[in-house]
Parts: sequence; structure tokens; C-alpha cells
Amino acid sequence: VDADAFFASVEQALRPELKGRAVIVGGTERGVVTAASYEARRFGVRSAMPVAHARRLCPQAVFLGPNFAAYKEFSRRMFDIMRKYSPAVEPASIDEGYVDLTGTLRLHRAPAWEVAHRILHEIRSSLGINASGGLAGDKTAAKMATGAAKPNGLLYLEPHKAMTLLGALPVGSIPGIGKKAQDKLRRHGISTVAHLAATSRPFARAILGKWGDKAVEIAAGRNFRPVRIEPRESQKSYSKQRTLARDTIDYIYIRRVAREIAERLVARLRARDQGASTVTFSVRYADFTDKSRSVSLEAPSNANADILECVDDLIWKTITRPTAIRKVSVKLSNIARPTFQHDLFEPERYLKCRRDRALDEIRERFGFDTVRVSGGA
DNA sequence: TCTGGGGTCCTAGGACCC
DNA sequence: TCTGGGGTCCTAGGACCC
Repeated sequence: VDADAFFASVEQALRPELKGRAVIVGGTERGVVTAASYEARRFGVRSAMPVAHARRLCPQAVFLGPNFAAYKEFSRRMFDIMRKYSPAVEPASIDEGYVDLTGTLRLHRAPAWEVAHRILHEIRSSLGINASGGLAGDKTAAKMATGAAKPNGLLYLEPHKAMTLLGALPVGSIPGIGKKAQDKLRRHGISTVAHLAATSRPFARAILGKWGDKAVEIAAGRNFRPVRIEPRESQKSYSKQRTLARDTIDYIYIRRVAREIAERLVARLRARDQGASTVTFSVRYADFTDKSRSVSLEAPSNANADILECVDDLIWKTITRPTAIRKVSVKLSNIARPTFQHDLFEPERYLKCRRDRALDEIRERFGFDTVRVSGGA
């Protein structure tokens, strides 16, 4: 199950005056389109397209910034509906999930395709947004069928028909095969799903690396991964990036942005009682080349002082060219419980941790900008 | 047309150890 | 003087997804 133009649909559901109008959700003027309603797509607007381009194609569209709190709420309700029809539901993203309908004939006294219909119908009627579905014998085929069913459709791929229908699609419609892999495969004469299905695994491995084997299995419809209902294991990294309002070589400003980003990230770690042992700082230059430098601590930490010190060190190691910077980002990885020896051996460190917690509380109540951590701290 | 933000996973090379 | 093999960890970059 996959919602159609999810973010844009939620906006239209919340504001009826937007129904029937071209709605484009995007970040800023320097950003890209996150979601475009079907009314906007008629003008050629697509997600991932620069907002400036979308504005030229469809100047009459309503352009909105994202409202993630609303999207999360709609997402929660959408998954609740799915779970009413089957206990085995696997969320794949905010607007997309797998529902295992094995055995629903007995449970609902209706064949799976009828149940699928009911799910989509209930999403439409109770949330006011459209969703599409694909019904097939394995998750990948179901996902590909969903794509083919869009918008607002349901496609039932009976196992013996799956290959006939999916085989004709370009290899790029297989999830995990993007533009680069598609180009590589095409250079070897493999352009459709059927071609890939007929490829020997060693040959595919030579082209795609480790991924090749699995890609062939998926193309051939032999990839039967179960619908997983267990929650996903814990998050492996936290990152935050900011595209600046304009390209700059102002080092002081870049450092201030980097530190603010890092502070917000490390506060998230503290809130979850986690620490990171690797800090990565990266920039995108005005010419769109990216550069990053990272460093690992001896033990995972969530102390502002530790992380900010890393960031300060990394900035000058990363920015080596006299070129303006477009985007700044910080990533914290190698996440684990922070290990402290503080109370006994490092009283100063203990005090700093207490201070960080106090900072978090103030910012939680009064906003991030009410307190600033000075540069030398 | 002028290119986001937040994630996951993979690869390749080098350091280091036994 | 010229030279092993295997394993692990770290770093940098890149592909891909929504």
C-alpha cells in the first residue's frame, strides 16, 4: 500500500480549498519538490525537481513548506487502518507499507483482492487521501504492482502472470536499481526486468557487485522475504544538513551553522540516552562537489563539549578549497549507550553533562534560540 | 531547470595485529 | 634481501530510497 502524492494529498485533505488545485510541497526556493499533487503533475512537475523549475512549469500552483507533524499523524492513521485487516503489517516508509493477506479468506470471508480493496477504500473515506495497492505473491512484485497501479488503483498480479507483466518493465523499476545501475546494465544489453531475470548471477555480480545476485532473484520473482512485523532495530545514525540561503566563504558563519546543527543532533541523542562515537562533518561546495571528514572518539558520547570539539577540528580539515560553500552537514554515527566514568574520575565532565541536560530542558520549553553555547565552550 | 533532507548499505584502500 | 596471509577497524565516497 502506498499513498499517492502523500504530502500534497495531506495538505489537500486538511485544506479543502486546495482540492482540485495544483499543490507543490517543497522546502525553500533553493530546494527541490518533495511532493506534487496530480494536478501539478499534469504540468510536468515531479518530485526531486528543483522548486525553481516547478514554478516555471506551473506558476499557478500553491507552493507549501512541509508540515511533518501532520504527515506523521496521517501516516499513523493509515497504518492503523492496515492493521485492522491483518496483524502482519510492515511499514516501509512514512507513506508505504506491506500487508500480509495470507489467510484472510478465512478471517474476512473474502478473497485477498477484496480485502485489499477495502483497505484502500477505508483509507480514502476516512482520511480523505488516495492510496494505491499491489497484490502479489512477494513483496517486491507487490511494490512494483503498486507503482503500476498509481494513481488511486489496485493491481492484482496473479503469480503466473507476474512475469509477463513485470518482465516488460525497465530494470530501473526494480527497487534498489537506480540510474547508475540501470546505465551499467544497459551497456551490457540488459534493459528490462525479463533480461535481468535471464542473466546469470555471476555476470550480474560482475556488473553490480554483491547486489547482482539478489537483483537477479528479485527480477525472476524468487525473492520471498517475509512481511516483518518486528519494529526495526535501532537507528544507526543521526544527521542534519542545511543548505545556506546563499553560497558563502564566511568561515565564522559556517562554523556557527555547523555547531548549531551538531547541538541539535546531540540533544536528540541525550533525549534517547544514546551516544555517538563517530562525528562526520561535510560540505557541498557551490560547484556541487562534496567533501567530508570524520573522526572517532574512544567511547560513545553525547556531551556537547566532546562533539563540538570534533566539529571544530573537522571543519578546517574538510574545507580545503577557496570555493564558496552551499551546504553544511553533520552526522553522528556508531550509536551506542554512552559510557561514563564521570562521577569518580572526571568531575568536570560530570558537571558538563549536567549542564547539557539543563540546556535541553530550557530549549525544550522556551525554544532553541533562547540559549547560546559560546564558541569556546 | 539548477539541483533538499534524512536515512541505509556497499566498496576500496590503508593501518594495524597476529 | 625480499618477502605470506588473514582478520578487523577506520575513513571517504557513492548509490539508492522516500
